[in-house]
Amino acid sequence: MEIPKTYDPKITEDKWYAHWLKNKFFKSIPDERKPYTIVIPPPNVTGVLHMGHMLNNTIQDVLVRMKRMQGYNACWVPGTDHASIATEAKVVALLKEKGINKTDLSREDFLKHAWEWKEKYGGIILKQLEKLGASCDWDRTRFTMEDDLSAAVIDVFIDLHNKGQIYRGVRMVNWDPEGLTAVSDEEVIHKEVNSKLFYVKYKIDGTADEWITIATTRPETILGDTAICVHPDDERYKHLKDKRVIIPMVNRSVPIIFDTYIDLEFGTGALKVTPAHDINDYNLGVKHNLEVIDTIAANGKMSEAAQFYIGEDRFTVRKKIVKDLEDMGQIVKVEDIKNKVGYSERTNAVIEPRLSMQWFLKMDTISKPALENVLNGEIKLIPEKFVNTYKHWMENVHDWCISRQLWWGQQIPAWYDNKSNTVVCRTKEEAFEKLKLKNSVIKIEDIKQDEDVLDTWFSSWLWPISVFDGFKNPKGKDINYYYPTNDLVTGPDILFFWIARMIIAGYEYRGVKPFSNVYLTGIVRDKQGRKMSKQLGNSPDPIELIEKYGADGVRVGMLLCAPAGNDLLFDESTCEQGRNFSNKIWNAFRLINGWETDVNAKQLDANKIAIQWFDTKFNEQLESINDLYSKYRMSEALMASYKLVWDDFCAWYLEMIKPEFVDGKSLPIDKETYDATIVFFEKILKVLHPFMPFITEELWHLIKERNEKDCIIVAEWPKIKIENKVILNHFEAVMEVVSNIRNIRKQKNISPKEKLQLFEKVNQGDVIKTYDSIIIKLCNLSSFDYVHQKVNGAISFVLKHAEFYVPLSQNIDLEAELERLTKDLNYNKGFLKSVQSKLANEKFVSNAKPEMVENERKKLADAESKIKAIEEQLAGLK
RNA sequence: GGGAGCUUAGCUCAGCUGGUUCAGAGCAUCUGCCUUACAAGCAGAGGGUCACUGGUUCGAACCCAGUAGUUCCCA
Repeated sequence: MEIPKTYDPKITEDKWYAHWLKNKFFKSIPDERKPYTIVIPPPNVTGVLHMGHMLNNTIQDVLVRMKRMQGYNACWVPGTDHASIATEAKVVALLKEKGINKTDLSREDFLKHAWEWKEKYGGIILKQLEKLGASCDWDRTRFTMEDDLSAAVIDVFIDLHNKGQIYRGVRMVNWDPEGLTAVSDEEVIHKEVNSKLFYVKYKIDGTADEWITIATTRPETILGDTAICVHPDDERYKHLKDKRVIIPMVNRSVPIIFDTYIDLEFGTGALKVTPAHDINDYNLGVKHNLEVIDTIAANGKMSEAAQFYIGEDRFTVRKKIVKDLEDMGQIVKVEDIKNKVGYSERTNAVIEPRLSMQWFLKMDTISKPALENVLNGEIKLIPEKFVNTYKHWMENVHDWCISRQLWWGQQIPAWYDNKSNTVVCRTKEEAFEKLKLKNSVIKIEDIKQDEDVLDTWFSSWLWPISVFDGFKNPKGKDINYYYPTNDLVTGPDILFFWIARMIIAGYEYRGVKPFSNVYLTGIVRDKQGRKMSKQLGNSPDPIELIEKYGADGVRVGMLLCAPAGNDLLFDESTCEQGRNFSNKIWNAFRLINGWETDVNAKQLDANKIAIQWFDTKFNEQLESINDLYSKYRMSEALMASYKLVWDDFCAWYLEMIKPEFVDGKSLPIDKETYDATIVFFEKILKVLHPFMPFITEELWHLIKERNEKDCIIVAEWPKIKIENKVILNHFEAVMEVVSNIRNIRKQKNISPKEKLQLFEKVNQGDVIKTYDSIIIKLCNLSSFDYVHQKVNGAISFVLKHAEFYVPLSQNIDLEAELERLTKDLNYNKGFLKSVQSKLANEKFVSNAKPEMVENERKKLADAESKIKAIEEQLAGLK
């Protein structure tokens, strides 16, 4: 069979994915093995795969595959999130294209459209994950708005309400005028923008021409002012005690209040107070019992209460009112400043602080265990630096606004009668029974359910419990077996949104953590360091990348540039490197596959040694790879595997055992060496499998006849053998000889085909001839002999233990040799000097650890003998 | 405004308990090779004041203080 020179992912990926599915290798059911569990951070149901998903799902798959091979019952639960505000926004936009306004639809009709949309686009992202090779147990796929999960959300709401943890009240919330809903503090993104600071003068009430000047960035809110506030210690305004001022345009008289909240330095030291449209002003209003005039409606346009500009947008009004005030002569000056403005995470609209009736979850007590157990290490955040951020947030946590003025989501199970009685329960019938106790004449038709839905995170915070039916069936087999889960892999941007809240819910509802380790990936940025986003159009399409480089190539590329916890600057070239690596492995297979074996051939000494060496090397590297995995240093584990394969296996081992080529044909290889090589190849495929599932599965089946079930995905992870590592040290010396001779070839322009002679003069230690055959082969030598005297007319080099001579057919360049040896001599003399001065330092000798001093003495001796050898050679040349 | 982190080769990053001439890896670059598995390859080479300034120490990329730049979080 002709095997192509390059690896083609297209013919393997779909084939093996289907094969794995068919054989149910991803499927997990509780058994006697230890579980290893990951729940996927559920992507937005209508979303498409982006680079961030690529990164964290690759990491999850690597972990799951490795644990599966290590004998754990590995279970990776996939699913999607209903993402209320984002999805609703998309549905609204889609309807608008069709000429339908949301406001013209009933709740039921709208939800019908939304479900249609979900059915149509809901599966895309999960299908894309399959392309990546994700080994999720697809039979367990969940959706945060499916019946069981919604029921859990409602139960939790009712339970927390009964416990007194949920309350309803009028509070200042972050209002998204685009999405027409409240959003939580976490959903507001503060950005620094260039603004103008307007200095506006207000007339003191009862005076002819006495004024006070305030500074504001939001003049459109002037119409809602109900006070002016100054600092009690401010000399400039002491005389204004008990005075009132006139609000421009509306001509309302409002008090001047005094409060230490005021920053004397900012603006004029006088603040206009608009309790309806600023959180700080609101707090001042509460404290000083001020009137609240809500001048901006839910859609960001001026309300009736504003009296002017009614129905016009707040930003249009900002310009207009400035002009009008200018005409009235009340603008004193305008300054450019930078300030922070809050934007909605979902719609990017400027957030309007707004008073409204919302539901809140008290966070102070419920969050305690979640803080404690991260601080004491029961739950590990990786990298650790996030513990600080987490701690800070948890210690300053605010009550969580959980109601959203949307339809797509779980409707709040609160019921009202016509006399403002409220009950919280599952059904209207229950509500009727309960309300009857408060209002005996009530009719069931008079009962109305709260219009709002719950924040999406109020369902996803239950995810690790609800995907195992932990609410429906708290003593169930699944929840008992899989919970707490092991690792959670996600981005730090949702540390508070999601991770913290899952931990809270875990302790509240299971009394146990939801997961043991949280691996926080970096954020994927482009080469210029910008976050990849749709708006910027700087994100490559992951599916296109997979087509170009293969899923294995992209997985490797992704991880190569992903140091734990740091943002990663993604560059397509690392995917190319990944693809090249696939090809390297492919060709290693082609080489081995092309060998003929000879059962009668005697095993060469060189091969025997090579096998011993690689066996030891493999174990050493495996140990290190296992260790890196345990520390979640994924990119380093990958790099160690990469070097093990490329350098140790391909560049050294295969070169050492490669049969000689005679008359255009490779000689047969002895059976023993061949078999050992196959075993090694299987081992390295196993180590690579978590990173590169497709090519390793393909080669696993090409290297040996296997039955359908014998797949690498379920093969056993290699075990560590204890080996004598002395051979590794010996090999260091062998490699040094080899690289010196290659260097000579390069410098002297000698073809690798030309055979050379090599002589060794041993200076110290025993003569070890074990490796001679290897050196002969790797250096293409005609002979390798030991001598007692230096060889004249030869190029030489000096290693720690010996001197080497390579006679050349061409004349040696005396000048060049002198220069080279002198350079080497100087280097060693410098080294010697530094060691000598260290040893001459009495404080070093008396304070440093004895091993340290001993080591220095040894270095001294080595350097001295080496210098002696070089000097002799130099003398010989002259 | 408050807090946390980062700064090591052209790029992306390792460097653990201060100790080997400790300054490293991968990529990129340069040079030479279509050598018989792989040019998506092989062989070789160059490249850094470890941000800066002080301090502690026999010894500092590493510990401490300050400065600058930068990123993130919170308000």
